[in-house]
Amino acid sequence: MTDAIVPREDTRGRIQAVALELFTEQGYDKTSLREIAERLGVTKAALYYHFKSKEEIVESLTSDHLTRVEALLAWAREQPFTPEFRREFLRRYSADLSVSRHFKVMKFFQQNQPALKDMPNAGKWRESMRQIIDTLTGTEADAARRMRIGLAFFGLHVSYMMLPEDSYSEEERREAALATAYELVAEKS
Amino acid sequence: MTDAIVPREDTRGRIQAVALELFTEQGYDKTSLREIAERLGVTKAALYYHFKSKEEIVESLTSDHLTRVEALLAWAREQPFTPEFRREFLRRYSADLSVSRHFKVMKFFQQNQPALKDMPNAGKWRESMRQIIDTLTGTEADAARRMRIGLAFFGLHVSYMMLPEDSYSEEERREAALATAYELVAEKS
DNA sequence: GTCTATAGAATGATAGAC
DNA sequence: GTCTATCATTCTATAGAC
Repeated sequence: MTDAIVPREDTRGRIQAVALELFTEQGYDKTSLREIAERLGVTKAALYYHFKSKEEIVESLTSDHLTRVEALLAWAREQPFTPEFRREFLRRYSADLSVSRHFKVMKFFQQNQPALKDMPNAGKWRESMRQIIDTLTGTEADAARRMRIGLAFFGLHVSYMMLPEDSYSEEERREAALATAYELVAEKS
Repeated sequence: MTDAIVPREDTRGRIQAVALELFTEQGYDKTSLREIAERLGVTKAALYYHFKSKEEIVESLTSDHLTRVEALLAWAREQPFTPEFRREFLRRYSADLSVSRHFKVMKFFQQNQPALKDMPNAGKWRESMRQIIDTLTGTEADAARRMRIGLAFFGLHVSYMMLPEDSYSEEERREAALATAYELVAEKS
């Protein structure tokens, strides 16, 4: 077996990292490929060797997290619909968010919806969101309960809006969001 | 006194309406002035008679709501910090959202944060958000309580995410969001 | 794998006639 | 108040050399 061909210094990965950084900082539309290339010390054309378009960078950034969410949903389908299940679901989802760049990817998705609207993964993302809320809501779904469930889940992504980054650590935010989510998905009082 | 000069057919207002429509549908960056002008049956240059830039259209769209929010905050400063006050605050804010295009403006703001980041009103908006959460949170603010308060308030803007537009009426969404917000700002159980 | 050079298409904005 | 015409800039993407 011949040696696998390995890029000398994972350029593809560095492009993804820089792109995600700039996309979340400035927004997708306001970030040009020229800017990404410059920060990496290469030219635009080099980016096109690794990704066939700007959109493909986004797709590559999101597919990882999407796969995990789909696996989580598959697991959920085989569980009984109990309060404990709902807490466990949230716990697992929250843990996934903490993996590598998933949280940042979600923040990016969150804040750039119009720009990403027509990309393939955006559709899958919206669909999985809907499924997650359905999964946590169960069948008897009055509007108020659905709101609570949705907010519980949503809070896991947007805790940085309520708990400013300069006053709370990432871990504190994660814990507070999860605790609040637990309360919200509990049985009605 | 001479008669006031009144535009024959409130063109300025029509521009605002069409712009808000397209901005929320497609996003700020993806909506060109050419597109707005075409839908109105005029040319780009005509828009520049009424607004000196694309950004100024956004500013004009948001200043109305901002003024109301600032008035609400001024009122809040003179109230005692009671559970009833917090409910009344949310009730008033929710009512403001139902006025004319305020809800749509907030949805627009919500979904186009990177694009609007550097506009003057965006700063004021962020600041008023912070003040609202502080107002509802009070002084003893542990992270979990701040999360609950933030989510309560946030839910008023994003109920459409949890309650799909094709299954719930606007009024149902408003009521469910407000009911959930009441629960969340109540004293700890 | 990375470069130079450039095509091709929008866009925001302005000048000046009517 | 609205139009025609145009400027200047920026961007995504590609062709082809090394």
